[in-house]
Amino acid sequence: MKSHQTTIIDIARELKLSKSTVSRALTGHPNVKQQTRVAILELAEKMEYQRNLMSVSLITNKTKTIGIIVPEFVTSFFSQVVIGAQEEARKSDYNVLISQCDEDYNIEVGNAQLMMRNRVDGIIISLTKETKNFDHIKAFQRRGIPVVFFNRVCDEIMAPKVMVNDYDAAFTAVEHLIKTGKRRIAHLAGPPSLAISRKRQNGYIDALKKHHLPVDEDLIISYDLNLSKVKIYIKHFMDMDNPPDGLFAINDPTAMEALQVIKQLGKRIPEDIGVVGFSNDYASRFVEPSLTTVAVPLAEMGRTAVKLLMDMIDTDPADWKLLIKVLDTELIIRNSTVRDA
Amino acid sequence: MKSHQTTIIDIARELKLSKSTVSRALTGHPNVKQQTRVAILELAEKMEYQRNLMSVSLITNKTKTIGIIVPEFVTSFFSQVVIGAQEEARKSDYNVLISQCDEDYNIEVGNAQLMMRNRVDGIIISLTKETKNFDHIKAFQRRGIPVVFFNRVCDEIMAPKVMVNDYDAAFTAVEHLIKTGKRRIAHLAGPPSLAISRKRQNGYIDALKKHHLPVDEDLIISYDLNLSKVKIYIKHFMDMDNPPDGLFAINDPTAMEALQVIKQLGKRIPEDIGVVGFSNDYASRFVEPSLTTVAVPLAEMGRTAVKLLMDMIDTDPADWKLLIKVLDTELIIRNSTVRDA
DNA sequence: TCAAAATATGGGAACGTTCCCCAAAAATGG
DNA sequence: CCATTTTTGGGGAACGTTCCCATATTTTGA
Repeated sequence: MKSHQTTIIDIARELKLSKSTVSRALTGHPNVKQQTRVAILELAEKMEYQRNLMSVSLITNKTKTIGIIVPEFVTSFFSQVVIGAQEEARKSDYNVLISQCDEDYNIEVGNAQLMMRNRVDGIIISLTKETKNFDHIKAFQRRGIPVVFFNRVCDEIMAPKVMVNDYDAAFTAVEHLIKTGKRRIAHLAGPPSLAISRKRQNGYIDALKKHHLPVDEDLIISYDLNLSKVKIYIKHFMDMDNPPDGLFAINDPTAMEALQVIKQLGKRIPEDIGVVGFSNDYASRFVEPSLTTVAVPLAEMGRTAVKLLMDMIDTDPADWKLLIKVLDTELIIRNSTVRDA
Repeated sequence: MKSHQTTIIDIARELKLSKSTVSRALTGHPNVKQQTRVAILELAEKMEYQRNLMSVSLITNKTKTIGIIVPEFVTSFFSQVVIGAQEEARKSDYNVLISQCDEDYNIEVGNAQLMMRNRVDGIIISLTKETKNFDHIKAFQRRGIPVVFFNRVCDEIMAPKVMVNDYDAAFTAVEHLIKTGKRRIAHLAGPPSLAISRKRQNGYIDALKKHHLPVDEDLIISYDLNLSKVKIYIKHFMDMDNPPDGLFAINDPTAMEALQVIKQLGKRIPEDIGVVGFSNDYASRFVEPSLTTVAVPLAEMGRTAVKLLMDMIDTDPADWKLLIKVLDTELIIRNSTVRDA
């Protein structure tokens, strides 16, 4: 039982005016006498009037809301992106409907439909690692609702995308390992379904090639990002007759988990094996040894995605420019590759 | 320029039926012939009909949306709570509007008003560390919109609250330090504006008293949770003529920052000083030494808060029960207090 | 067979706004 | 002072639903 909320009709009745006049005063329309306007504004304040956005959006066909769909909130990665996205949306006076789906494809689809029913003006999205069918995204485009991808993008769909220079960053990271004297560098890769996994892996391979190091398939393992499996893979690597002396991990959580396992096995980092992660997770500077990693401008990624989206909203779909923004990363060298970095 | 979205009128026209019948079929009302219903459902599917929730909520005065207001997303604390809250909301087919305000009071107020304008059916909230005026929360209650507090609650407002046994947990944590032989235990406390800070501090004090240890005011520092200041305080502690041999920190980020500083100062942990945190942050098991901390059931806190909120929605405000749920915590002993724990 | 009951459909008000169009009032100007 | 313009305010449709009431159709049963 909600109690009654003040409407413009309540205000109109009280002041013996029509709802049209009240509406005009409240929306700042010029054609209303100063005196009337003040009276309306004051009464509205007094009655704690809050415009009902449901009816506004019903009539304007705009909700001033954008949706943000991310695959998970467990690591700090996407939360940081959300911070930037929210900040940017606020600037344009937009609100934000956020959903995370625990890397579950079906929940992602459900969330997307929910946002559609809520008539968001646009969405920014980073896909689940298991998303291979994109109908739920295409549905937005068919309705002319703008979509911007970030980080985990989709090649199949024409839409603006914000990502980082995964290939270059991986290349640089692996080259850094090589420069510290490592010759057998393993790669714990992400699922091939994700473009970022493939790009980072290519960067890894090409760095090895540039330095005339063999690319050993046995040293590349693609996994599903389920951290509990890291232990198995690391043990497998270290049990080899000729174990790797370097490790490039798809992301920081993986790398940090690997550090633990390697230490348990009694190996020294970075002497026995140097480790590099990706994303500069909040925790990466706290671990021991502190983790060398690729810093990704997360908040900026969120801001950029929202900016692109804002450009599309209110623009005719025919005029949408399908920009691909590639953000720069920075290799942060810490103790997992260089003792006393 | 959004393209047209299918409405029940489109479907009605196509099938030469009235919108009433279409509405009934779509909402599952029994009084529709099977054959008609099937035709409507099929066409709706084909035309990609998505019910416009704006108009539904306009008429039902329900939005099936709840608001979640948290103070920050930088640490993983609140993200974890949000995961649980979202999961529970989904069960009742509710969506969530999330906002984080970077510990900024003004943004918190703005977000609250935004949610009001969006006519959320209820909110769960954890306050900013600087929130001392609660008008923006009371505004919800005046309108009969249910509010549930979690973690950072407000004593001044009558509302259900979900928290953890901060006092007991702090008591246990400090007692654990004492049992490991520590006698001069410092406390890096949170701002006194937060009830959790006061409760944890009281737990700390009473644990000392129980074991007949002096409560030294110089060993208690309240700070504003701005991590960059931890270094100063820790140095101050360690520079004392009689430095502490134990540290109880208000939360894990503080404790982890402290670990870094202590190590830089060349002190051994836990031999020279044992450290305990609070919240079992995602990173706390990765740090070196791994951090002894109080595990807080974060997702459960979110779930519980939403459950309480759901009980209130659809209940007459007069019948609201002002439950205070206190969740249990668990002390997780790691290497920052016990070598080789 | 025919009334009563059950089932199926349509019509239209309502939700709280915005906005167009029109009318009344006030201001302007010759 | 009156006609014209400008300012100010009102009336009502529209947005996409739901839901009540009324009507049409079918089924039931004695």
